[in-house]
Amino acid sequence: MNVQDVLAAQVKEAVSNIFNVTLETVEFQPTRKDFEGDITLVTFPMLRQIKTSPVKLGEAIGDYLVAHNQEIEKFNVVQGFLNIVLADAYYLNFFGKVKDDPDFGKASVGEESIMVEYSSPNTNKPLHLGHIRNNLLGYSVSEILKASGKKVYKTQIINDRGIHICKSMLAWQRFGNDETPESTGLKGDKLVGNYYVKFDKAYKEEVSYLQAQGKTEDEAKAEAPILKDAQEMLRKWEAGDAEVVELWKTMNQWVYDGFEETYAKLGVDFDKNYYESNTYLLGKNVVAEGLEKDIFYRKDDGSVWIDLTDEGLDEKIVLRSDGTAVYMTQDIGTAIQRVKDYHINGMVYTVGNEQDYHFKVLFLILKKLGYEWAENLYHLSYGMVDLPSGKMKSREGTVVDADDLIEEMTATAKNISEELGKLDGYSEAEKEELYRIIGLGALKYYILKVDPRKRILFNPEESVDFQGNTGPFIQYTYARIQSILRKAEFDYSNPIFEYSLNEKEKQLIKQLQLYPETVQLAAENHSPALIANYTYELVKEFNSFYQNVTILGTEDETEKNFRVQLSKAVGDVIKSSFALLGIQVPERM
RNA sequence: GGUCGCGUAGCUCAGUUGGAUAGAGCAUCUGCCUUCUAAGCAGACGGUCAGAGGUUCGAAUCCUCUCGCGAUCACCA
Repeated sequence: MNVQDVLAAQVKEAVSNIFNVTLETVEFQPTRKDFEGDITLVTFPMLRQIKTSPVKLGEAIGDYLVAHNQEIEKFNVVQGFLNIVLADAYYLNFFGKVKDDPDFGKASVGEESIMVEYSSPNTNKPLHLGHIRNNLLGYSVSEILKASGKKVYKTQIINDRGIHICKSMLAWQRFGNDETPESTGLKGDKLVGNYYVKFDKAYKEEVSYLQAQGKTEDEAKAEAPILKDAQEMLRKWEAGDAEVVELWKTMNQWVYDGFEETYAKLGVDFDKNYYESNTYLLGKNVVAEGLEKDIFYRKDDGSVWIDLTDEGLDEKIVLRSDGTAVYMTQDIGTAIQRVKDYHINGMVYTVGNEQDYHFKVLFLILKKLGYEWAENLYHLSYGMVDLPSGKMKSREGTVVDADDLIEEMTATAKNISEELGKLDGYSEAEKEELYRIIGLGALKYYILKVDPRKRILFNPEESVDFQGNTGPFIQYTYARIQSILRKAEFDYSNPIFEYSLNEKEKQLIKQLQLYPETVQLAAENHSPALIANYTYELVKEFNSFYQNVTILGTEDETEKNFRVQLSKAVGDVIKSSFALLGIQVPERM
């Protein structure tokens, strides 16, 4: 039971004793910094039930609380706000309990398990900045959900089939000269991506040639021989043609290897991969089932639909007239498959907001089909990452490549670090590792601190900041704390219960106190931004403490011990909360 | 056109069951390194919370309308 609950009960008791009124709700909020106090009772809502002035009411409740609760030191009333000052003992008691708890902030693991899907790339395009946002969000939300007490499985579905794959394969056959990642030194995803571009170029040439021959644009686009060949290749793939399947496997493997490299650099991982080549047939039997239950209906041409007009949506196709699956069919089938595979009771889909409508429909269909877990589906929808020039378009070469960006961030971190020159005694390897941690920290924090729903405008000209509300700022504070701990060569492990807190110390403990509820809130809202902002506040508070009080230099032993303990606890929380964002913290920088 | 999302300082963003004088960072300007890491601290400057109504003791937050930006409305994925 936290203070707020205790106080709420006592406030009700007070009002009942003094005014003979039973309160329904008691509303608290943290006291604003401009006023003295730790927690504030808002008395306005009570005035409906109690006929008196807000000030008199506040005074009366305040007097009662001070008389009946030892942890309350004093109070003051401003307008309808009763500001309560808690005794140091209360804070010391809390701090003593959590300072060495390695799981502080995290809930114990419960029954609920959930699958988080993210990344889900195409195999013909290298990962870009948009994927980075997706990956960081998906990974971080997974970690946050784990910390909130859920069992989490991370997954990606790899789009490894369809005409687009055949385009890259065909171009490689035609123009590839048996190039491989080994022979060229290119990452596999980049190599295959290049052939996708080559296909597009050849295709466009053929189209303009045909148009010059007098064909209309539509005719030319449909009749270009290279496209026909790609379609033929898809037919062969679907028929299981040995040669085509072999090439498909080889080239896909190149891409997977390339992706793995990028994932490893980014620090994200998956518990399970699903491949569309395995799942694209799923869902058809469910459509049959839905037809029987009259959830779906068949049109004259044989196609199957669901009518969602009652829900304010449209009609949506779930099976083509030729009996083949559409995207929706596959997603229905895959969802059901995942529940079978992992016995999960919910799912999170990390997919851009251009698919808001699709997921609305998907979830609705699954609910109508009667799956109880359909209530626990969440579309983690996020805004696009735009460049100053507008949308990223791979065909126009205006994409920010994921590998390049990571490289650039690392290089910037290196420049700054070398300029500051604080790394004497570090080996080259240690330095490189540190630059990577800082560069990635800057990038990840920059992206995760923003509310997922909002669009991000990314300007490659103005590189990501390393000062102010940034990843490196927070990492720096952590490194500072570690420096203090290295120098604190004495035993500071004993809890302290007799101590007079100064304002900075008290603020810090208050901020630490907020960590567990922040984790829960971030989990409920699927929002890493809440964790990022919390950590920033904590770090700002610590830096102010650090610059305004002496830690190791004080005469008073208790004071010195307490301040070291406090610094350590803050460092632990920084490390813990940054882990939820997928960001590492350095011992020095 | 229908639906959904967004609009807060010059720029990037916080502001979560409606609470006190709307907060940070960047940029600009002042101070602070012979004491624990100055990627820091202390301060100044900067606001019609897109606009108009409404609900409320109280609105950036809830409701309605208007404007602006974006997404979406395929037998594509």
